[in-house]
Amino acid sequence: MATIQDVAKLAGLSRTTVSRVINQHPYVTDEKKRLVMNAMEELNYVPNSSARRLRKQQTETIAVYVPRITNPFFSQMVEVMGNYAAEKGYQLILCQTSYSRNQEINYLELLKTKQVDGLILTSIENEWSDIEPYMNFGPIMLCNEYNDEAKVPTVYLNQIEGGYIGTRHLIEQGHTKIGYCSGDNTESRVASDRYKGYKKALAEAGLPLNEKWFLTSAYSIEDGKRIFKEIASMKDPPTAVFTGSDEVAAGIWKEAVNHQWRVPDDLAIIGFDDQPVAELIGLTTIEQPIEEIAKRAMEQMIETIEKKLPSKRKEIQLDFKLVKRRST
Amino acid sequence: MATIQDVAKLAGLSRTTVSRVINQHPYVTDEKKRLVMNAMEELNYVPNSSARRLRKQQTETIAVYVPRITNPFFSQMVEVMGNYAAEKGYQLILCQTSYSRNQEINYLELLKTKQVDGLILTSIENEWSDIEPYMNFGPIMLCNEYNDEAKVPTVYLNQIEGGYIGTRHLIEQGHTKIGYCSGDNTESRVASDRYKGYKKALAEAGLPLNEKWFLTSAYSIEDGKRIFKEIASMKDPPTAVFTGSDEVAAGIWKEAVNHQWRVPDDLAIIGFDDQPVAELIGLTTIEQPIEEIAKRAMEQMIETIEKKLPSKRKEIQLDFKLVKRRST
DNA sequence: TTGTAAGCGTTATCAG
DNA sequence: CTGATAACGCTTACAA
Repeated sequence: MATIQDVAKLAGLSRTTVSRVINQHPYVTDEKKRLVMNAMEELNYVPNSSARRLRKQQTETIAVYVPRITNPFFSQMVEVMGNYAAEKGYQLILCQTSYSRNQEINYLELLKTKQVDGLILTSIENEWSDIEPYMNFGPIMLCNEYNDEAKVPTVYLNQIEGGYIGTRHLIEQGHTKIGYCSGDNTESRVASDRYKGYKKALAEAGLPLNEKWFLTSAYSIEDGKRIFKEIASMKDPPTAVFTGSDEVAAGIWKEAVNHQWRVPDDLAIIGFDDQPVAELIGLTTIEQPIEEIAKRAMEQMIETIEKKLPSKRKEIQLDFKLVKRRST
Repeated sequence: MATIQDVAKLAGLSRTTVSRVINQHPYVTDEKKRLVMNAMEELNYVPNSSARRLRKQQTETIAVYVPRITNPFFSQMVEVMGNYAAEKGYQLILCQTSYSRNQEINYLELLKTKQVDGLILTSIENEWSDIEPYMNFGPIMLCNEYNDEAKVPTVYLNQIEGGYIGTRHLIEQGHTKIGYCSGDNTESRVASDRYKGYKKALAEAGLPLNEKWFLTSAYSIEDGKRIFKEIASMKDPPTAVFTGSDEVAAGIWKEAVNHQWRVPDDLAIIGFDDQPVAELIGLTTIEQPIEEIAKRAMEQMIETIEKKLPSKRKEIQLDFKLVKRRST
């Protein structure tokens, strides 16, 4: 592998001049520039990025944390972020926390060891106080998930609103017995706010909150199937159910149909995210502007890195949209 | 940020000794080791990875190329690869080629500039002769996609078999007019072999090949919908259709139902991949052992890197499975 | 406009 | 078992 030194020698110039050409500095005669260019060409030279990273103390790499890349909500987010980052000359390191606190902490070392210039969290597994210390090593920001204590830029959706409009829709359809499905993450504002929205809609309509209709550990299609069975075995089952993801909703629906229940007559179901599958099966759901939150987050991160902005709270809030289909 | 020098000074030892402790070399007294550990602790020291990369000439990073991360087939592959890589102490850089030749070439520079130790291609957009030169800069391998000219390790499925068993199944169901959907990539052996398998099954059964039933540009749900319309507008439409992905199949089905066609009576549909959506909607499909090809590929790549294996052809072939559901 | 020289933070070599 | 010293390949004051 040719180094900058080799190029310099062949061109009969100094390393400095070569470096200047590479980095498009002014004050290099066209003649010398051509000399350098030719030498680089001849030697098939490419700058070594490790050396450059060490010298410039930056990596042009951004880490994106997601629970699992196979969750379509997150893969869409990563798709947009990856493309936008590439356009701006940055790479993406993908960090899957697998809903694990340890895994999340392990990956945080990337920032500490200067392997990335910054990181974007789309979910949070640990308490913020466990993450905060890492802010000393580089910019961190939130996209989707949010947190009161976090003094970082945050691009998010008001999940109280999300929970509210979904539940409100079910109430408007005449339902009074409305179940609620969610995951188990107790640190998540996304989860807790969505639940708040659900309760708010219920309270407004003077409907009771029934703890038996609160269903947990809901992440996947399989979980949805399990949840349907739980509902079916209840003495006084809900007539409608609010779910935290289209996958869970799809699982419930699938199993309901298997048991000869009619949707929405026997059970109305509302999903969340508006993933492609929702349109396919006709699921009413709540659309999140994924492309936009992803793009806004990546923009913000790159700006933070390039302008070396100090870490501070900055909220960018976007809105949901109800997509009515035949499951309600 | 504390450096190894700071630790050395605080511990009253040399950089070398500190480095030895960090890298778990033998021949360091327990006493000095403790001294070093304490100093590292006190200074909150972490080794700088850029410096290490430069010195060791390796990055512990692997690039994975996919067309789009939102395609569930590829996101599953990346999920498995990412987790396995993390387990082995490697990071993953995600490269989305967006089905673009240029984008693919752009990303190949990563290897050249020594930003990654190796790369795994799950799809190929360019001709192999355009990719081959990059093999001088580090190990490249294939996973899923394959190519005759490529002298690299390849983990793949025999797509002739895939095309064959799907088509054969439709023939066994009594169909004689069988359509075929695929994408447009002319470089892809996955695509051309699958088509060969289709033709082989047809020929074996003495059925004619009708060019009008060859449908192209099929990638997404939307494409599937468009394709259904093409089929519906034919004078002599096929009664069954083989598709290259569950998403396309789902789109065709969705639109068919919208137009009051019955599946499988008016049109039988077979998908490919066995994505979660297939089970959900009851799509007959061909399962690919994604987890296994992904894991085998990553294993192979890490072995290649760590043992500095020379690049050579090595084929690992795995098998398909037909999953019969109600769409056929 | 160009070059010299000093580092960025490690690890490998070699001598002790 | 430990330490001095020389790289790894690049950029950036500073000098000329």
